[in-house]
Order: sequence, then C-alpha cells, then structure tokens
Amino acid sequence: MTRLALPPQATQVGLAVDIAAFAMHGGELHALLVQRGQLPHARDWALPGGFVQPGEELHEAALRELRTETTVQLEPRHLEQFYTFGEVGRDPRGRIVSVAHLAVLPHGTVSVSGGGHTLGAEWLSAHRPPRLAFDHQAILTRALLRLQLRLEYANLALEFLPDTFTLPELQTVYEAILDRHLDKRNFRKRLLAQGILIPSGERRSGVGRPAQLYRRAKNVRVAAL
Amino acid sequence: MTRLALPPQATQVGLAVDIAAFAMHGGELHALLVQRGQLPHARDWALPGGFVQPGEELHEAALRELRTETTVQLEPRHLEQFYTFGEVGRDPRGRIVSVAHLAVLPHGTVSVSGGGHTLGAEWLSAHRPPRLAFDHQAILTRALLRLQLRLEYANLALEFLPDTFTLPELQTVYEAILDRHLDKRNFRKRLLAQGILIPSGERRSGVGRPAQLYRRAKNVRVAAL
DNA sequence: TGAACTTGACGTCTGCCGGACACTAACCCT
DNA sequence: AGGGTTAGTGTCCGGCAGACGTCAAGTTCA
Repeated sequence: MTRLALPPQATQVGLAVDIAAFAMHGGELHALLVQRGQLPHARDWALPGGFVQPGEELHEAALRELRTETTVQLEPRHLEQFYTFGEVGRDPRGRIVSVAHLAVLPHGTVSVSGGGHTLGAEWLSAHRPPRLAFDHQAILTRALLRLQLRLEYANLALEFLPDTFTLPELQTVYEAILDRHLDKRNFRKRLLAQGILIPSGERRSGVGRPAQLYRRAKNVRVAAL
Repeated sequence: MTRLALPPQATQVGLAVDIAAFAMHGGELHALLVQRGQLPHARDWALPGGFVQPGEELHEAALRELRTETTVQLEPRHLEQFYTFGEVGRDPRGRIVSVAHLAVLPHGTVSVSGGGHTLGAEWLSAHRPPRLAFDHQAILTRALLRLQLRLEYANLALEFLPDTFTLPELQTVYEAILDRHLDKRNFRKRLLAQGILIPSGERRSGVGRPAQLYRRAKNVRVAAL
C-alpha cells in the first residue's frame, strides 16, 4: 500500500491517554492518582496519563504512562478504553484529545511513587477523591460507572484478588465497587451458581471461623463489550 | 487561565470522526454508506466521516460530516460516541485516530446523495454490508453491538419511528436491529408494561385489521451510558 | 480450660420477569 | 358472503433476585 500524504484539512491535535487505575486496599476501592509537577495545575491531583508517542498504540501508551508516572510493579489485569474526551476547552495548552482507559491492578500493588514529571503517586479513595485537575473528575466518574457495569457483566471482580481468595473477600470487592452492602447468602448463591469458582484447602484469618479458599476456573474469560 | 504551549512530546496526529448512521427502510435495518471519491480506497464503500476542524467539538464534526458527505435532510435523533479507533496502521496516510459515533436517523430519511468528496451515498444493509474501506467493517460491527445494547437498555427503538406508530411497527424495529424474530405477545406485554407508550386514534394499513396507534410519553428520556 | 467473641456457612419463601404457546377480531378484496 | 391478511389477547412455567436468622468453627483472653 502506498504511503500517502495527509490531506491539508487534517487537523492536527495532541493525542493523549489518561488512565483510571483501580485496586483494593483494606476493603476500600482506591484509584491511582498522581500529583502534577508541571503547569498547568501544578501540585494538583490528576489521573496518570500523557501523550501518545509516534507509532505507539493507544493501550501501549496507557501501559507506559502507568509505569513511568507511577512505580507500579505489576501488570494491570485488565485494560480497556472506555471513552474519549475531546472537548475544545478541556486543556488550556490547546486542543488535546484524551482516550481514557480503565485499568484494574491486582492485589499486592501497594507501593507506588511518583516518576517522570510527577511529584508523587498515591492510592486515594475512588468514590471520594480529592479535587482533580482538568476534567479528570468527569473521567473518573465515568470510569467508575464502567467498572460497575463490567462487574455484573464480565467477572472483573476476580482481577482485584490474588489467585486464591475467600468468598467474603470477593464480596468485599463487590461491595467496594458498588459502594453498597450486599446480602451474604444471596451473594454466595449467585456467585457459586455461576460455577466459575472451584474450592481448595482452608485458611484462617486472624479471628473467627476459617473460610474456604477458592480459585477461578481455568476456562473463564472476561467478555468484551 | 493562561494559554500555555504544547509540550514538545505532544504527538500530533490526525483527528477524525466516523459515523455509523442507522435507519429503517422497508422493515430492514440500513446503514448509511458513502462511495469514496479519493485515494486511498477510491470507489470503495465506507462510513461517512472526516477530519475534525480546529475548534470544533467531536459531535459537531460528526453532524457536519453527515450533512456534507451525504444529503440527509433530518437531524439525527440520537448521536453518541462509542469507541475510538487508533491503531497505528489503520490508515495508510499516517496516524489518524477516529472517534466513532453511532447515529440514529428517523423514519423518512430516504433520499441521500453524495456530497463533498464522495461519489454517492446509499442506505445499505447494516447486517450484511458490502466490503468496506479501512477498518470500517470493524467499526460498523461494534456500532451494531452498541445499538443492540442500547435498544434493551434505553429506548432507542422509538427514535427510528415517526411520532406515532403501531406496536407491530415497533416490533419490526426491534427485530431488524436484533436480527432475530420476537414473539408478538411477549413483546406487547414487555413494552406496554414499561408504560411509556400512550394510545391515540386508529389506522388502517392496506390490508388486515387496523392497528392501534401509539405515541411516546412526554417524560421519557434516553439514558446515558 | 472454658467462656466470650468473631466470622463463615447455609435454605426457604416470595415476587418479578421472560419465554413458549393458539385462537379470535377486524378490516379488505373480490 | 367468504377468503385473505394482519392485530390483539392470557396462561403456565421456570429461573433469578431479594428478604430473612441460626448454627458452626475457629481465636482470644481471663
């Protein structure tokens, strides 16, 4: 295929990705936020993100930004584009279109620190975040909506947990994401009826009766849109 | 807010919109396709679309392209961004990122003709389209999926019909979009139970028993994602 | 060592919703 | 008047979600 020139009417814009990355810590849903080190919005909290480089795929850019802006050790268990924010005035530097991504990081992704141009990175409450730069509050809100949709639909909750987990732990993930309480018995019924969880040995959690450990069945895959 | 320069690492890419526009004709779901008049893919069928202009919002660009590439007289009844296609090799002219939109055009949007750089525009089968340029087949497939989702979820089916319509007509819309047959009695039960349809006078359709005409209730709004 | 505490595991009933299924009603045409 | 065509209607059944309280199996601490 011959390489053709871009036609003159092809508007050039800045292309960026932003990532709403979620993880569970202490029974709460957290989002990964960075503190900006540059203008505009210096010292404000923001979603990690940045410009796509030439020849770089969108999801690659998202992964790279995650790794350089924040020091996360683990690969995301799920990464999905969910909306594109392109409003004219959304960034004071000019026309910048951002393809927003939703990422799920597995359990154990604890220590993060700022890298690149950021002052720092932290896991902060996903449902009640601090004031965010640009239109990042809107992005985060939409990411949460999408996460909640995916939860019921595909089985994203499992991606938040280690390979083996207990049912009460799984329920905590659901409750943290949906931000409401669920009935214990109905939850077990529903989840076990799906037949994607297989039991193994036992385990004791500090106090109380030990819970059965489960592992996800091999064949289970996350459904696309 | 001071206007700041784009940082040097801000990759410039071509920003485009493509539109998968749907309408019903003769009980079949059709998509609006244009025949390209320029390289690449000259004379091939493609989705209407083009470059976003400076200072133009994404949805405005989608509307403009619909109007200039094809001569549709009516405003879309629904317009929604649903996915962004940015794969590096998707366009031989260079890095072009396209924000794909789903549009629903109302009944009566019949005559279309090519405008701008296109040789022509036609309504063609949405489920079995001809071979399409670029990655437009993938875009169309995803648009159909989204349309099917929205159908059950919001009430997009009503947007395909004139203000007043019969239940069998509405059922045809559902069947055309889902590409499968539905049971008459269950369909009526479901739809009427939602309480968003209000009856009015009668009507005779060429042959057979006349059907009740309905109108949508005032307060009904289409839900967002 | 045993009593108190903590947390896990379990089943029934009820209402709603979706799917299968066949006949009568109203109008047109000839 | 009769045949053709399409609109309109109700029941039964199975599955799913939600409400609800008690017993079981450990740990902790006096």
